[in-house]
Amino acid sequence: MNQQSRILVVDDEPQLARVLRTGLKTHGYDVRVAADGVSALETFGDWPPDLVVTDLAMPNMGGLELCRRLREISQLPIIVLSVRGEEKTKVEALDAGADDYVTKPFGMDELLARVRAQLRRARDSAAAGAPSAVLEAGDFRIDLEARGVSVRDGEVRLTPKEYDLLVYFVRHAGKVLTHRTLLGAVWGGNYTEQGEYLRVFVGQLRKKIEPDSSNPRYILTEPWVGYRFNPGP
Amino acid sequence: MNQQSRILVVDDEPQLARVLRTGLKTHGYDVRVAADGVSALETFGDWPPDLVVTDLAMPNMGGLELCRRLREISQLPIIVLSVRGEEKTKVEALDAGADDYVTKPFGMDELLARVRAQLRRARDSAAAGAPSAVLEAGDFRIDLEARGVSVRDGEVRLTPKEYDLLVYFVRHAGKVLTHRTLLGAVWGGNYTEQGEYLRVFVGQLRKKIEPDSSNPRYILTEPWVGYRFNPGP
DNA sequence: CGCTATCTTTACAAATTCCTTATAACTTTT
DNA sequence: AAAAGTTATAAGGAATTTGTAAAGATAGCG
Repeated sequence: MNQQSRILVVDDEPQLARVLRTGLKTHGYDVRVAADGVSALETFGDWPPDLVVTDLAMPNMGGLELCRRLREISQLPIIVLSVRGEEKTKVEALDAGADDYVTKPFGMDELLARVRAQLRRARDSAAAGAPSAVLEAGDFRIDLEARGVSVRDGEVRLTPKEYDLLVYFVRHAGKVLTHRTLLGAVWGGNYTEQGEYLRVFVGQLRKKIEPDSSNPRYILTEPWVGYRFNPGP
Repeated sequence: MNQQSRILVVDDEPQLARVLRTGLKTHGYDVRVAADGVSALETFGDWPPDLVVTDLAMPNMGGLELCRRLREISQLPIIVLSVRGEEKTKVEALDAGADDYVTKPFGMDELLARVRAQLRRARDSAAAGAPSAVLEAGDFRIDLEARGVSVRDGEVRLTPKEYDLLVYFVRHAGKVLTHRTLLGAVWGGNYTEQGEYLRVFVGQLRKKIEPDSSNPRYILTEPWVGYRFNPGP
């Protein structure tokens, strides 16, 4: 257990930020602080952390937007801090991609326990190596930062939703994904019944990536269940 | 829109349990309730859920112990509910393996958002390349996430009902299963009298998995009782 | 303001599974 | 050995899901 876990704290209040930094540091974490969402994303590039603790209300880029941006390129655990205990705010943050929500004021011990829980969870599921900016599987190659997709060495132009769907397929290659799962992942938790969307977009994706879209080779349908993505050799 | 996420609610207060069940059910989840830790573990065997919501204070086996036991055999998300807002309790629960801690009273919307967040996380971490859950018995090998079935090294293509039936057989290999039991498990509690369904589907399964379907070797008939599954060596 | 690109909604044909029914074969009991 | 009940098998039709095209709706941009 050499390598200490890296935690990125994002908060514009210097006082709270300092408390968090020292608290986390004394418990063996490697900590950096960013004052807003924009500089958080910059730091993220140079110094990829294992976990992010972010405030909600900030200048420049708030916590919600930060969650969404991070989720596009990474699956790392995000803990949101906020004074507001309103249910609606919590729901928004969690749906934006946060893994946990802690209401200020909070005890340092509780925060530390939640950090441990999130890191444990991330470690347990950490099969993949370094969170690379490029996804590769079979005939597919996706540059997550540039949002570029190529299939069998050919560039493909996708709309945002098509892109999200394909990324999810590639990240879960080989597994059967239910309609619910896919809809929840791409459209969000409130759209899990909209099977039509999925049919339409799977059709469009097939037209763009399959050699013969009427005889799919990559996106296979599992009748009555969902779809399975087979990236090729 | 078949496969819904399964949630196991563990609570000894019937009133709260009912609120949770209806709340979760109306949002599309497949829910079961257990009244204490011991029966929760039993249910877990027959009906493995995708997420557990458990109270902390219960007779028989409390929430903390349940977390530890579950963590020994699974990584599924666990959300702990409790009236106590004391920091120490939260820390204990999180360190026992809980992924989240919600203090009563709580809003249903918040709980639903936390459920979504945990399920999303679990979904995302079941990523490609990660070793998937595999059920093995004798000549049978079932990849639960890819929904792939192979018998004696040969891939077999099954429809959903056939698949459900076979999974149930494999999970209860060697035991005699009554018609009622099988119908209840695969078709649901309202179809326990529909013996015809079962005969038809057992026949189809046999055609697909038996070397000689007129002389079954795996799915054995127990006349006047039901069937027994023998997975081979 | 109109143009473009994307997403949503609708409608219908095609495909697949599930249910139903009919008949034959089998077990046990008398 | 016949009767009564149970189990096996095949095949047609019902019900649901899936594929596809195209028409509205919406948002961003010059």
